[in-house]
Amino acid sequence: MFHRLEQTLARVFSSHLQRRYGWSSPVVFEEPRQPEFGELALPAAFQLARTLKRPPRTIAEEIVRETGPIEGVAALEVGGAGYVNIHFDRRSYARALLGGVPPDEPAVEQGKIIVEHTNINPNKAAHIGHLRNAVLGDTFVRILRARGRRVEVQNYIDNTGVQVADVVAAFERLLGKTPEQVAAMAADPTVRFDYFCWDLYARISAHYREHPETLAWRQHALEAIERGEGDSARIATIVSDAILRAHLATMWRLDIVYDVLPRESEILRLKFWARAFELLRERGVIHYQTEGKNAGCWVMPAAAFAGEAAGEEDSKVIVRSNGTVTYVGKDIAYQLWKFGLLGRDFHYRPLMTYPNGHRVWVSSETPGEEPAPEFGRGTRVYNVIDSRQSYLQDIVAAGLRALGFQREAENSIHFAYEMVALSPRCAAELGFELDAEERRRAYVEVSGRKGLGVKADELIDKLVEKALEEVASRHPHEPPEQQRQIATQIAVGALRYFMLKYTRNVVIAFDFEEALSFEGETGPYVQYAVVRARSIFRKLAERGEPVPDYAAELDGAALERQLRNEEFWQLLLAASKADATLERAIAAGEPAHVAKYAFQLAQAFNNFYHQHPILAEPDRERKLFLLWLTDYVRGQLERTLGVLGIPCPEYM
RNA sequence: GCGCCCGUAGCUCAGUCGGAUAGAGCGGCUGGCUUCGAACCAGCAGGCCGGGGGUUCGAGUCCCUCCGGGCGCGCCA
Repeated sequence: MFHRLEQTLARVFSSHLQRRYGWSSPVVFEEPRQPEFGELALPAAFQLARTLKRPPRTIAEEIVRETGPIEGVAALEVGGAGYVNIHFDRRSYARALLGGVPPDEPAVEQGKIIVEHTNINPNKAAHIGHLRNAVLGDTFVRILRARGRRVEVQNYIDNTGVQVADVVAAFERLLGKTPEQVAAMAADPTVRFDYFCWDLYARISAHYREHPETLAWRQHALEAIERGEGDSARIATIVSDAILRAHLATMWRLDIVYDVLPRESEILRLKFWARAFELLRERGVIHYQTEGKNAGCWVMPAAAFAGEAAGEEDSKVIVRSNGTVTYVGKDIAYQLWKFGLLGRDFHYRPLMTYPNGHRVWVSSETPGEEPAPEFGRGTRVYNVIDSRQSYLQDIVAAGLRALGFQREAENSIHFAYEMVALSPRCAAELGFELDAEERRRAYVEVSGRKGLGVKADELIDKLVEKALEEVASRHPHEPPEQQRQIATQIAVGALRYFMLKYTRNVVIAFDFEEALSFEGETGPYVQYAVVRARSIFRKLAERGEPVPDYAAELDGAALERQLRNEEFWQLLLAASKADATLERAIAAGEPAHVAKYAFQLAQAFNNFYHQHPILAEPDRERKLFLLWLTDYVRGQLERTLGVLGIPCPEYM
């Protein structure tokens, strides 16, 4: 509602200012610091003062005088040194909310948005760094969808890379396992195969460090996987398939699902790279280097992605002198496919159906029996990737630009975020020896090769156990399986909120104490506000009082009377800003805004809840109004939690 | 050396496009459960917004510079 009125006002003032002063830039409002200054403020007089060479205050007075009455606005007044403060008509605003706001105008853009996230190497269990990626990506998807955008979720699976090869080599060379034995282990429900591989990966990494000559194992495994034949290739398939399923299961615990899983094995077999290479070569984006340090390689000149100052030696190698393609090269091919520009496509087959009925498809070398939905061909692509890869992402976009796909290059968005590291205390708790220098640092980096990290499932398990203690102590008589279900919802709320409360550009120094907190600025705090709101209506029902027909019983005059109370008005207003917040989050690419909003709204509600015993309210009109206000805030909080992927427990 | 990010209360972080008196959580201290559940609420203390210069009617926010910290800069992925 807030968002809609703001847009209307922007149009009104835009046309007025344009007519009167020749104003051409978009009209923007700000939200006044003081509630008594109104709901929106227009600072345009300050800018106009410059060109008109008149004091801003007199211009603001003129705007107030000359702007005719606006529907939904009670008053305009001049504030401060030249603001135009806009006071909403509380009565009509509340009436609109009460009557149910008509559905929003259709999405502002009609193409498909692709969001690629998670992208975990399928060779070991997921850790908290992967969790940040998946939660950020999934939440952004939810935000986009909540605002009417069409979105496809992709999760790229590098099932033929070095990390998988290392685990394959470990199975074969360190453990002497056959494909059958590995398959049996992967199928054995008594072993956590992803945890086993976590340790195994750390083991072979250590082995490589101590016996560098054994690095040849990696090369052999890689080559076998690429040929797709022999025991090594079979083990690679067994491992990557099993680990992929483990990852999907882990993410499902957080209500994170995918539409399609494009795999590196198909990118390889369907020769995506060969096609991209043709394009890059024909259009002169890359050229063959005959001398210098890159002799024998196909390179992209640095001028394409770095500044003018970049020289020949800064060129990026795309094809190595041995004829193999680098990671960036493959990524350019993949990015072209996402926009439907490659001229090649995958085949697909359904991989599995989630308990909620959603199906995830996986790329396939040959046509499947079932016709697949159309994947790819996006108009905008968000790649949720750690900010350490900024440089490479820039090169990918530069590749598209150099190929002449200017628009697609601009719509290739690196949705970058900083890493999740471990606080030194946390690393110590995990049993890792830190040297003096590491202990001094603010954080230590997670390392799969060292086996240093917090596994996603372990963290979720811890959260569930801690929440369960709380639930069991508060509700000892509820059935245990229900207690566990509630505890799980609280755990998910705590974890997702924790990953979202930080903006993307700060490093999270992970600490169990903070992550396991359920008090203060946390997911459970917001969940608790919803539970409290709901309990009012449960109590109402227990007393045999029906939920009132608010729209019939609260007329405009009643709303106006009640909303003279500034506190009520501010709460209603805050709750009506959900959509405006989502739009702001989309524009800024920042899911944290939505998390913050949910917390602040919950905070406002908790305060209100504490001050006003609603069921005991003697005045009938006021009681009706308070019930409606509570119901509206509850609905907005639930919606917002839904967008954050946070469930609302029945009780807690 | 070059590029990107960070520096705001004791700690962890918000701060929209440059706007009115810089916010929250945690921690500390004080107070509040006979009420719709205290996973809550209220109050107090705590700030040269890293330093310096500039632009502007106005700077935590933009520009320059310096300091401190992090991450990149491979024919690894």
